[in-house]
Amino acid sequence: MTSPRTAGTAPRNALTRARVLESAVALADREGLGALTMRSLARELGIEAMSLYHHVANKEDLLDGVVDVVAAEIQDAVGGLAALPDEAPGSAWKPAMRRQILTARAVLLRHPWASTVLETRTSFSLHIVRYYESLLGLMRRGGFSYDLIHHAMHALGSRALGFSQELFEPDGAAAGSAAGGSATAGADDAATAMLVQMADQVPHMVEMLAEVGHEDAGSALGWCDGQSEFEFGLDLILDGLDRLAEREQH
Amino acid sequence: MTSPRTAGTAPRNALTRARVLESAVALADREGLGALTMRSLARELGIEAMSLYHHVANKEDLLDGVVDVVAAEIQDAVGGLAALPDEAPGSAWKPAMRRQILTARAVLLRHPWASTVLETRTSFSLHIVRYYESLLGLMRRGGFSYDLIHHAMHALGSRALGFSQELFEPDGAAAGSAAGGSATAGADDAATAMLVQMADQVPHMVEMLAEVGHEDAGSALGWCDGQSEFEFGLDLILDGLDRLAEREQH
DNA sequence: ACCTGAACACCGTTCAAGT
DNA sequence: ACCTGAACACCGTTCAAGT
Repeated sequence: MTSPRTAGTAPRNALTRARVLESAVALADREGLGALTMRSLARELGIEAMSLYHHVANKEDLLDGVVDVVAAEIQDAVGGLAALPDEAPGSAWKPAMRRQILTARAVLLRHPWASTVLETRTSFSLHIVRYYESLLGLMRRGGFSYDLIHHAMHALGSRALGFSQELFEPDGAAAGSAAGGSATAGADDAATAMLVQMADQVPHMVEMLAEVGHEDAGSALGWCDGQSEFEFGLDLILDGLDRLAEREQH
Repeated sequence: MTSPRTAGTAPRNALTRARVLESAVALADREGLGALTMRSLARELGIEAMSLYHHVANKEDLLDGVVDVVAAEIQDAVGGLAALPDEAPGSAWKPAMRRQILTARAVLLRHPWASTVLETRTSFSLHIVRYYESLLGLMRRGGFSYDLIHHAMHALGSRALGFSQELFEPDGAAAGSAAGGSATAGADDAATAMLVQMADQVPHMVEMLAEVGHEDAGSALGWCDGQSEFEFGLDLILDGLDRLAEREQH
């Protein structure tokens, strides 16, 4: 009846904050954010729930830490980017920034729950700050005033980190309708069907859905924001900023 | 010992779904989203928690309903807008859309918790759909292709409804530092102080904060997004769309 | 049909106690 | 110093019972 743990050796893996956070990220990756509870994390670590409180102050602190782990991953990925072909010219900030942001996005795509947690943090991760610092540096070298940089960061919002929450993504996200014909009424989406029923009330909506088909609805981060739509919005903003930066320099 | 309710008359105010939702909105307005639990909502209504389940299917359904109430308020406010001076000309879509979006924003400012709930909905409110329909109509009459409209809605994301989540808003949001001098070290913000301490690691960040002062950090919806910054980002996108629409028409 | 009380299966967290 | 068990104050929700 002795616990199997007594059969082992001395504490092989001393529990550390780093190990706790690592485990929490793995758990969220595997089973989603809802499964990340103090009790289930403890179970994951073969430990009692209350023992976690020796390594994190509370649940909020755990979430802060877990965001920091992802942020470190982003910083690593961005730091590992090779220098772009020509470093010098004035407008080089744009492709460089674009690439950094899409790199951050790629990391977030590996941790789909992270953007949600990121949004709820009131304090902030040092790794995130350093990531922002690198964006600021790019714009500054591109000739931006600090005033414009400030506006730019606000305009980008969460896009600076590689995601944008989008509302109104119909329920099922149309997981597997890529096969057959296109304009056939073949069970497109429950939500779409409902809209079609009230076509007289929302004619433009229905026409748009019929025309664009929503074939790129590869809901990836949070709610939707497919890669190509993310890039469209990002480029729209970057182009706008470019124009403003040029205007600043007379 | 008889309950005071027996002293009253017949059920004066029969409980309806509408009354439940109304009460839920009022509760969230007054005490925040965290205070909106089935139990506390029931207490608010002078009822037992379990009675709520006769009017909403569960908590998710309650939140759906509560979002719908706010969405109806948005639609009302937008519907009440007077027609703009000249309705006809081609580029009139832009000021009209700008005004609708800022009107939606004004409603959300009255229900600061609503944007958070909005983000988590997987189904969608019919009132929201109709609001979107009106945006689509404006763009369509402005000459947009459906393809561009589709891109536009994605690019706007939550901005179409009047909010944008912004990350990295330092903790206290500097509630009352408007009084004294500006560049003095007078307890600006704990977060800012921390950044200054690591100024060698994040020089651009520190320089920017020193220069822009962050005096407009009137954290209003979710995390920050002051009015003027919201408008900056919105106009950046609307201008970009305008350019693309003109290009579409050769 | 509508409302209720007790109970269940979860949370995060406190506390006194073990080693 | 680190980990534990029992307990507390919450959740949302089920169920059998009341009127």
